[in-house]
Amino acid sequence: MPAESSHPIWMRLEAAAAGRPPGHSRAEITAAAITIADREGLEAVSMRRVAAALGTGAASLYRYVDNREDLLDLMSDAVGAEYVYRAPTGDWLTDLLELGEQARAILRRHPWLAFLLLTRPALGPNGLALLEHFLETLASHPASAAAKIEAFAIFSATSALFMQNELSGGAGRQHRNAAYLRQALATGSHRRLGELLEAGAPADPSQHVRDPADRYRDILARILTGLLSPPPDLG
Amino acid sequence: MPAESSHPIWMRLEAAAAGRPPGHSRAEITAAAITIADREGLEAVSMRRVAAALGTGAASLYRYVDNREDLLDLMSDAVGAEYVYRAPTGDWLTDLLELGEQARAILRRHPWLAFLLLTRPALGPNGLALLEHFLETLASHPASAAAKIEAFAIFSATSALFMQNELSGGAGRQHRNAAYLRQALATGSHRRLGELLEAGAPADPSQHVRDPADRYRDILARILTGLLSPPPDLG
DNA sequence: TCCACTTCGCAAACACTGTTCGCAATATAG
DNA sequence: CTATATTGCGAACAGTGTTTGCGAAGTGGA
Repeated sequence: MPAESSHPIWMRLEAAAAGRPPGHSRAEITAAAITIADREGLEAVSMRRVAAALGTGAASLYRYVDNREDLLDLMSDAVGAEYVYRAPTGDWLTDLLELGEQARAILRRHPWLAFLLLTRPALGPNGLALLEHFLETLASHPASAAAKIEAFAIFSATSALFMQNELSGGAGRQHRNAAYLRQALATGSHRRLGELLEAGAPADPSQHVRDPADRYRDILARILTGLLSPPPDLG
Repeated sequence: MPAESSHPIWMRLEAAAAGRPPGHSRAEITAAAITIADREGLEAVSMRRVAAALGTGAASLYRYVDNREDLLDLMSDAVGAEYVYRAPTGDWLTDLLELGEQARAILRRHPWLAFLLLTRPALGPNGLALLEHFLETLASHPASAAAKIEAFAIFSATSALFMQNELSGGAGRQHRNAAYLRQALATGSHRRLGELLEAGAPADPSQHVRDPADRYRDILARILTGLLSPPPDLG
């Protein structure tokens, strides 16, 4: 019996009380998977490959994990242990931006993480600790509970999104998109886009290309202040 | 020769000038793939499956598309044709929120779209048209070109993210995460989280559960105003 | 000490997947 | 009518996640 489904992996006991003791552990398997993913990307993390890295057979992994998706959840949460939580300074925005800086660093160390955060947000022990710290930072902020939790979700997603574009997906993809953009502009349609790129392309001193780290910080600041402020008035 | 790589699929000619004329078209293949994805999800879109829907063999598809990823890009851009662009009213936020409403509708019609938008943002003809309209709406807005394009990217991503959580990924996933959250709170740690959920859970009349459509609209409005306003002052 | 009992390890098999190859069929241009 | 160019596609290749079945390896109780 492969443990009750519909429960996240963190709610299923790791080791059994009786019987032959396991030769590995979830932590060990997760670490092996992370090593592979760091070096060769997420798609290299196959059950056979991870098992081989541990010197065992693929089928053995299913004693520790229900399926590959469980393993991905474990990886996603595991790197959350790399956060270092400092006591809040009193200025929540500054503190959250510092947290964002750490997120950026972690996402850079593990280029596969952005994909997992965007496609299967999982809440494991480390994710919970991060959320708790996020809320601690906002403890005296007047926003509603729902708003704070939404802010957390968007904080994660924004970081992931930004780093995904800056990293692997970016290099090839971005300049292929740019190639098509140029061709499309050459046809004369897309007036506004043409205007904008013409105005931006020349060496406008006030419009110099910014450091990605600065752009990330600026966008994160804008989004967080937008989310955690009095509601905008709409019709 | 499979056409020059490093170019997006929209820059590669579809039909050849000479030789036996093709029996299908990219549009036809894309439509078949979308039908399958709408009914059975993205993972059901295999080359064999799409080919079978067209009454042909899997290998034939490679005459129209370099690989499966190309097909996904085509799908992603194709549904962009469902947007209906109205002339700007003069209030850019209202107009962009209306665009967001359309995005929401499209994402609901095609539950697989969120995943593609988040993981492989592609800029095809329809994506370009959307971007052009987005910029047209912001034509008289004083923000920089870079800021407007960033706003567009985040507009797409936010819509996708929100709808992904509301749709497929949500049902099972959300209540599994919730199950773990409850268990974790029962241990006594996670002080802030506990406080927040206690305060929010009782039938607080001012804090009633909002319609997802309203939440989406509110979040989108906050993010867009945050991104397209004078910069917040930081240290 | 022995033995049921429980769990682990894992080779082999299954049902898939994306993609390539090679060749026959089919159209067009000259 | 003849090159020539392109399409259609069965078959094969190298992988994938996962299940099954059974032997090996420990543990708790008698």
